[in-house]
Amino acid sequence: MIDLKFLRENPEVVRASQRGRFEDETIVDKALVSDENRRIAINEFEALRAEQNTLSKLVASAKGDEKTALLENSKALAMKVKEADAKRTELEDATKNLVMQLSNVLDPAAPIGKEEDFVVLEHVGAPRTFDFVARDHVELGKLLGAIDTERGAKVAGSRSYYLTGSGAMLEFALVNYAIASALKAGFTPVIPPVLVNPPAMEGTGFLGQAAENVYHLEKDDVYLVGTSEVPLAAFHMDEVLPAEKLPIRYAGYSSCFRREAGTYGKDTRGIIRVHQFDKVEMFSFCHPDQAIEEHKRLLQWEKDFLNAMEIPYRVIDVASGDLGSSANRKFDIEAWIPTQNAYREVTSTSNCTEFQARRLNIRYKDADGTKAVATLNGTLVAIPRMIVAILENHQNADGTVNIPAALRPFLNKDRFELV
RNA sequence: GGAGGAUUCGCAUAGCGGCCGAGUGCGCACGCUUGGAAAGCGUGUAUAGGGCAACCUAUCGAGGGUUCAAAUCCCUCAUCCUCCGCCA
Repeated sequence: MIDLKFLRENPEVVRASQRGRFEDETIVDKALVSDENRRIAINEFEALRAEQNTLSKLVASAKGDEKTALLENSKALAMKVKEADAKRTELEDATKNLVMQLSNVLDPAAPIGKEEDFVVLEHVGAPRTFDFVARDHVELGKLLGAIDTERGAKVAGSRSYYLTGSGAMLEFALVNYAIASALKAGFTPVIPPVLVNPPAMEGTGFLGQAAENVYHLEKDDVYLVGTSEVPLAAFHMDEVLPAEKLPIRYAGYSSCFRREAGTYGKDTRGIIRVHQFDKVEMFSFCHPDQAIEEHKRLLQWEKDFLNAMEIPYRVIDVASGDLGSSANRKFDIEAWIPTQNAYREVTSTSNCTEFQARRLNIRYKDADGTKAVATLNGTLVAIPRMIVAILENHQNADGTVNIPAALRPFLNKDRFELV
């Protein structure tokens, strides 16, 4: 949720931001009108209530005829208060509904445009040239006994898979390496709930434009999270954090669930796009003044991970039209996938500024008062996509796959062999 | 799943339907005292909204209701604790 005061004082900035996202800018003016009416209603209600409070006190001390007369007045006033209260509540809800529809105000540095208008910030490493015909991860997964998509489909439907043998071991190694690096960087490791209630899901902004990608268990009214960003952000819901403790950083390891509705034709082969996967996610609560710096740090930790996996990649500055509603800027890292002859997204880091914290009511307290914190998130490693990148980039002519040096201590070998 | 009990200011507690936004203790902050510290004494110690401001309004787990008036009465829900059943 954006700040109502900011909206009142800078409506043109918010309009421009909405335009940059290709979202409805008329909400801005609707919200402003609604807010004006809301404040009028608040004044009316509060004036009436103040009168009622005074009258009530008189009733308490009056007696006899005087009391009867006062009670008559109070009764009439009570009706008016009730009406004014209802009107106020209605306008407050209406205003909030409108303001909630506004996305976070874009960082002026974010490139303006649609999905394809991203800006490439840098390339790291060069795509490998093969002196044999490279196999894709599905084929390699089969040869190594690492990935079983056929049985996945048999048991759980499309976009499902088993990680077996080397595949399972590779996940453990990736997670262990990720958590070890996160610990070194000062993160608190967390294993969060993946089943969350509506306030947590709503507060993190996943019930808006992303709602159709979320699994909802109707009978119990709980949601399966699509990322541990949700339980990590909601961890401090309704709390006031001491300013001197910021930034507070968590590394959450969890399964992630995505319906992938509306992606029917996309990435049907392999494990690039699946309904369930495991991920280590970085999450940071920091001082708003520190958010841009913190965002850079998250990106650096993501790059460090890719570097350690010895995978060529590029970093993109995601265009305004492709940002989530909570993010004011987003950097994606795209790994080189040889058999697709393309860079594909493997990690993503977003600066949500105070947008998410305002919804979740997470604040910090310092000498100046109590204000919303900034929240940021970034993928340290999303397992299946990283497995794809490793298998494809480090494959040998015979189908075996070299293990990056950083992972060898966790696997006690330097190559995945054929089964 | 069944039966009881609880939920008040950072923590612990008090609280007859009007004098309770709320007392007390602890904690914390500032001041006094002291050679320094402790103790002692004094003062202060929530959040949000509206208003230029004085100030006003709201909040005693959440939401409804009764009443001129609700922390206090009624209903629903949530969470926690204890006991029973089931269980990885």
